[in-house]
Amino acid sequence: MRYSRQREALLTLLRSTKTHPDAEWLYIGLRKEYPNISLGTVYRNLRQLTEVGEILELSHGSTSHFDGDISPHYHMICSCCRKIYDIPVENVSVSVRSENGFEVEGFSLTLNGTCRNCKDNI
Amino acid sequence: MRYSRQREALLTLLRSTKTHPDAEWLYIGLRKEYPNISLGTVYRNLRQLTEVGEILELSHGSTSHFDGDISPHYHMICSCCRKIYDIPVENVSVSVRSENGFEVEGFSLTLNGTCRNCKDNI
DNA sequence: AAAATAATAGTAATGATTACTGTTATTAAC
DNA sequence: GTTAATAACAGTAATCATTACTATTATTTT
Repeated sequence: MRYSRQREALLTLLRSTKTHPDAEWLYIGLRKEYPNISLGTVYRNLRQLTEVGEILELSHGSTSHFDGDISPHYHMICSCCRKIYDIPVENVSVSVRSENGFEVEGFSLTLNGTCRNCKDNI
Repeated sequence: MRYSRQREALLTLLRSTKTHPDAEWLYIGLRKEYPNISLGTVYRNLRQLTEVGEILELSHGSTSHFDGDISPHYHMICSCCRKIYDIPVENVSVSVRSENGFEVEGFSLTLNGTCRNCKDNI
């Protein structure tokens, strides 16, 4: 994988936010610095960075969201506003008894519920 | 929600399998009994049944898969063949310390790894 | 500096899903 | 049991997210 300014800017932007954005959000953000950047470039780089494990793809619902933080943590999705929040590993304990024949390489835990913000605004 | 033969057949078909099928698979299966059934009908009913909580929608990757079993259990996705397997709750223990302000309504745990079948065939 | 080729911008194509429309089936009221 | 009201249907067109294609540009190697 050869260096490119666009990929570097994408990675910087993704790592600068905790909002777990989708491709469109990143595209709009990148256009401030690169007005001619192509949406295809955003998708291609997101795919490549996901493949090499530099970022994480979260698929809940119809559009993929991405996480620049690849340290172990979990997610909580608000069923009201659909925002994705991080949950630190310390707040969760998961133990899985060996499944017959499955070689477990990892797991993801996603809580669903209602966030503080949505509860307050109802 | 008014009764319909097509929805009934969809529900029966979905509940008869452990394969967590997608809309296309269900569509092809239903055409044996209803050769003229529309793919739109399959999607509409899947959405409705998901909304009322009679089935579960699993979104990993680009296409939605559905689960007719709504009893508590978890899933394991093989990173090789992409098949989705069930994991009984007895094999997993999850505890979540209260997140500040989040009202946790439920959670989903998905293991990823390699299934017995894929390991054997390599 | 020149050659080789990844990565790009721009656009067309794809695949999953939803929306639309005129017709049919189910339910409720008589 | 007929009729009226309308949810659900089949068939098709449209939408949305994502990927593929192509000629050009940027990065790396020599």
